[in-house]
Amino acid sequence: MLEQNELKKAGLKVTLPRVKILEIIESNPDWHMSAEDVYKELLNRGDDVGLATVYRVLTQFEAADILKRHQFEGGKSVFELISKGDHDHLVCIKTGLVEEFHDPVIQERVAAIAEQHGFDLTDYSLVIYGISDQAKNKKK
Amino acid sequence: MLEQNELKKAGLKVTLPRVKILEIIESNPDWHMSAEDVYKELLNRGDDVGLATVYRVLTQFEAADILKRHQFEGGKSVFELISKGDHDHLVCIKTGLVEEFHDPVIQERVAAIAEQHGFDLTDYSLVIYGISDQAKNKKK
DNA sequence: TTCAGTGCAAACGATTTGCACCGTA
DNA sequence: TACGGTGCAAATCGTTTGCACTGAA
Repeated sequence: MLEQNELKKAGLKVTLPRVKILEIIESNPDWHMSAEDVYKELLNRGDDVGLATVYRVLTQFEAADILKRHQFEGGKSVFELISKGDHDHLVCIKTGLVEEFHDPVIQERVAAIAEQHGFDLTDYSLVIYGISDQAKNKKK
Repeated sequence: MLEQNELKKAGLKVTLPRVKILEIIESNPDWHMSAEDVYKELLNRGDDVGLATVYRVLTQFEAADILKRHQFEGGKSVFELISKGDHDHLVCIKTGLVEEFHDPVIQERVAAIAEQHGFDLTDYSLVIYGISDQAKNKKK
């Protein structure tokens, strides 16, 4: 139900693939999923959706401001719900673990720097790379 | 001459392709070059180096801490000399213009956030996207 | 009914790799 | 001379696209 409203609001026809993909992403709010991840999840659920459609739908959702695309390192794009709100990311280079944080001081500095350089701020990307506690404990 | 020392210091045999590629990058300190850019520059100079070698050499330079790789948006990697020192980037989404800045406040916050989350800070990436003055003036 | 949406396979662009030859140390 | 380095072409990987078919409004 909820998905249908979101889709209509975005001017997207309510189709099975779109509803299913949105369901999957909304049911994994802590997981930054790639197109491949979503595709596999669909297969797991027995839903028959082509990989090309997953890519198309994710791109449409990004354009509709339902999802935000991130690159991190490693070539592949990952997506997360915009409704989760503003935040940046910490990525563990050993485990791939992704954590989120929100820092007003940084946001303020970013806005100030953009202005100083004569840029109309559109967006910014901040990713902190490091080795998480978990990864360190495993090593011992 | 200088290039030869840099290469030896990095444990890399001093070969023609490596010297030439390093020369090109050092002679364009304000240009964030892609593998393709370097390759074309080599062709312009009449040097016959394969694109595969450019990729291999750039990757080796990255591993040797001579270059830093950035992704920005658009899929392709660009490289710049590490010897230029610490800085982050502003990228104009209209023109592709790249400017650099250095902000101690942000660096301090990044370190603090990593620590709070139990991450050993390895690196971070901050890119501010916006529309530069130049792009705005063109539009008028 | 109609046209946007979809599945499939082929096309793509950036990057990597296998292999035989070449040039530094 | 020996072995790492190189050029070329083929292979990969994530992603996009052409086309005929399908299903939501």
